[in-house]
Amino acid sequence: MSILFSRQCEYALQAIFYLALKPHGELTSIRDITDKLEIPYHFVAKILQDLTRKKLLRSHKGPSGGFSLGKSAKDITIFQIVEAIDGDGFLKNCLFGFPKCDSDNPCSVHEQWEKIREDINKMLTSKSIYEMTNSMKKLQYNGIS
Amino acid sequence: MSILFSRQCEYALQAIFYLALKPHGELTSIRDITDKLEIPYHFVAKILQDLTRKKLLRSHKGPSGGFSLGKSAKDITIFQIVEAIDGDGFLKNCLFGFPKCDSDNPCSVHEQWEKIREDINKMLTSKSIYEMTNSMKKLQYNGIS
DNA sequence: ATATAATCAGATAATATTGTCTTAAATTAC
DNA sequence: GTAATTTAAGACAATATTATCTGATTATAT
Ligand code: SF4
Ligand code: SF4
Repeated sequence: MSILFSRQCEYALQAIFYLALKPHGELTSIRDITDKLEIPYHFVAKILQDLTRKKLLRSHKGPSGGFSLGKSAKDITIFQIVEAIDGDGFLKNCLFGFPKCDSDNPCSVHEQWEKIREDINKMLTSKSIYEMTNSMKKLQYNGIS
Repeated sequence: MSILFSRQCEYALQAIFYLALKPHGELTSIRDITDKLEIPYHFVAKILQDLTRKKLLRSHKGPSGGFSLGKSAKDITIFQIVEAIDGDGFLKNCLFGFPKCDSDNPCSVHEQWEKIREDINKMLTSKSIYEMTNSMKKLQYNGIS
């Protein structure tokens, strides 16, 4: 089971990381992405379409077509991707799923959890895709060479 | 969508909190629990059976039967419930779902995430059900009075 | 023209969630 | 002590959600 992010969102991030590893402006096909990352083609195709509509990616049809980042990797945060796919509910909702708790009169963990999700938020908004891929560059995370 | 914990796990925690609010030893029926918390009867029934098998709850059939905590609320941590239902994968797996990343040569967020899940772990293991319900006692989290 | 690759609609599969109904155990009323 | 009643246990079906696949169509480069 996935933690924090949905499967879709995980694939989105993996794909974006992979895209950002490529030379700037170079187009990368879905097939390339999904083969290397070993993730399902059509599922990813939909996700990338979605991200394209939301201007986070650009797409190009035809031979030697594919996807590239919609803007500089330095200007895309992890959070932007997550928000586009999963929304930001994971930073707002009750940890225990109580739908009606408005968190005045907070429970014993609310404050701690608040702090933690603040940290999560900080982590996701402070790291750009550029920084991420920099640290991944020469490594194999899933056969990425 | 649920965050961090599965729906099952959320219900388990809600039910346990509710049980712990009752006087020690008193039996509470599934119907009582699910009516008050407004959560599905049969789904919860299964979860409680599961927790009973794992000795976190005790059950009693027949009229005035029901469930009670398997041990003192002070001796049950949130983590024990979560572990029983969801396991501990959420503290171990890669945030991005990379199945083959062994995290030597960690990526740019790995350390931060490590720290955060350490905090999560601390939060879940340090809070007993007793402390939780103490802070909830006079509040309505979902119609609980 | 032809091949490539994204787009899109839709079916299918897998999983998670919820519901129906029967059975078994325990209590209470008689 | 037997019957009626209450409640958990359990098998199984139905639904919802998420994930994946099939097969077309459309755009574009050569
Ligand atoms: S106070 Fe506790 S129960 Fe209420 S929203 Fe915060 S974590 Fe959830
Ligand atoms: S180093 Fe990064 S990619 Fe690897 S397990 Fe840690 S978070 Fe995941």
